[in-house]
Amino acid sequence: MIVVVARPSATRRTSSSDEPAGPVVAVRAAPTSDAVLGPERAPRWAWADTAAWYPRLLTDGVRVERCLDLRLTHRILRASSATASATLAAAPPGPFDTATEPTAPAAPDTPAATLFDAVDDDPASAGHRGLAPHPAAGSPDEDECLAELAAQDAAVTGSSAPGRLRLLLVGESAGALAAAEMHHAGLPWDVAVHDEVLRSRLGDRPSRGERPATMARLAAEVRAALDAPTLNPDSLPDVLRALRRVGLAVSSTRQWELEGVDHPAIAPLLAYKKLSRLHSANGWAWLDQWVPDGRFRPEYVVGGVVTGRWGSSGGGALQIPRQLRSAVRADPGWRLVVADAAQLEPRVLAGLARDERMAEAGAGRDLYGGIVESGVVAERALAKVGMLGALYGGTTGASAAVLPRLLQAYPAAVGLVEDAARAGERGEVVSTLLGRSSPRPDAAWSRVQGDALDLDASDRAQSRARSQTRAWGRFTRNFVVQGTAAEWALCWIADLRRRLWAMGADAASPGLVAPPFVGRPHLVYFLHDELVVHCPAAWADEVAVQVAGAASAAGRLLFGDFPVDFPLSVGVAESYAEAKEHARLVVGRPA
DNA sequence: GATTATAGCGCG
DNA sequence: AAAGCGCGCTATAATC
Repeated sequence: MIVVVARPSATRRTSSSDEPAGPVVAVRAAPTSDAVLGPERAPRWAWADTAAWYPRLLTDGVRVERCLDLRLTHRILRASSATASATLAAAPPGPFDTATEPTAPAAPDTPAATLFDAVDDDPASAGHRGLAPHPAAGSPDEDECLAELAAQDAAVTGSSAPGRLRLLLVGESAGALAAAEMHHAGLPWDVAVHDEVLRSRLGDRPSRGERPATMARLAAEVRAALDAPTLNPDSLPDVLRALRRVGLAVSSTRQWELEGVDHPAIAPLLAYKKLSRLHSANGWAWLDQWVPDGRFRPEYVVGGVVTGRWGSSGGGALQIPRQLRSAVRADPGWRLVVADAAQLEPRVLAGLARDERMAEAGAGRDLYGGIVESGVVAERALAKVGMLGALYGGTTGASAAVLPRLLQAYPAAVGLVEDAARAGERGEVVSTLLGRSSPRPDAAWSRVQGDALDLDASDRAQSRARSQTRAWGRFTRNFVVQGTAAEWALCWIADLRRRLWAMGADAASPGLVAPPFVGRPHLVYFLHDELVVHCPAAWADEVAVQVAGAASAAGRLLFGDFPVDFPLSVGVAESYAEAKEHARLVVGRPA
């Protein structure tokens, strides 16, 4: 059964005095659940937008077991090749096509500026704000949600791969729940450790607008070495001019280019840039803004990347620098279980292409090592760079040099990404295993292609078109693998989320964790192929088992009986840094 | 003065 | 050695 949660429709509002005094919520059992999702044991909540409904529920200590996020699923079904002939795909833009409200990266010190605070369109219910969950004005109402559910139901049922699409839709929706829960719980962050890292590298915290002592010293060294007393090391053109003036033939100030240059100014300049990055991106200002209470709470943007990966907003959650991993620390008496999927994308490719030799190379072991043992290439580093080149479309250097050997050894896998590249070059749409489809190239792309076909097209126009063609091919090549890997990760996190809840609560270890997760192991961080669970210390080993089990289950969900392993590198420790350091390869069992 | 664009670097 | 995919964020430059 599906329970639709929405604003009441106008047809239910006979008069403004009928407006419910409490929650502005309408609930109705939808008639067609089994066709969309298959038979289920428990109700599934369907709502327009998890990000609009769920945070307030969590604040009230309520956890939702499963849902359908109609906006996210709508977006998938609108674009999918598998549902291209459905009414849903052809319909004009409706209430589910409007972009999710621009999630103003609301810093925690301004917690009010979120979806819930949009002014309600009905003055009669304006006074309910703060009393109960309710969506922003303009959010789809009950009738619209029911109609949407029926349209999605029809689209999936009439599609070329209903089972896979169903899995994708429930996975995406479960991801939305996990994302909201991680934001709610927050990543435990030790401000004192972070401060110590900053002080050891930068010196004491400077007053606003001042350079930290170490950076000031390095800037002076650079100025002296370049004989440029007024040089601003933060200005790229300024730095480039100064380098050229002392006779250095550099074309940019990129780190890798400068590293090859022999001059006394280079070392302090690179050191300055490194520290400057730390200070501006993750310095004291960042700490003040994003970790006010010992928790880092980024906003995860589910489906925020074309491939289905998540984006994030606020605080740069996808770029926590290695240097600061020691600041991510479990609460007293708790542990962090850190897991990342080893060589996820090549394994996903092996499953996608049903390439048994490649799957075998990764069976229960490091996949790159397995490629070497099979005699395909001589060194692990070559296997790695070659695989990455195949996934990204590398055309130069060592990567391109080993590609023929990989193609010979793994024709199914390498052939699949080559085909995806060719399709993209023709301007066609490609899709992931579960049916998420790539966008079409935009009008500008087609125009450039058209221009190159003119009889009097210039060489320049033709080469522009060729390079653009190849670029789109590299995108579609990577799309099928990155996108299917994202689907694996959704299944992984969804299954783990269930397992963790099923473990229950450790009454002896309440920790500093907010309801509904008091005493319970819970997800606190997710990054493409890596996740972190925060749990009572005594439960850490069991959590590690469940994390690996969920990875194995995810492999089964996507690839059935095809024998491809998804081993994890798992570490348990008080800090993220230590956990990474002590990580070991684990292969889980699905049951 | 407020905006948009770019370079550069962090992460997978 | 430093390109081949996907992001977010910052400071500065460029543009209105």
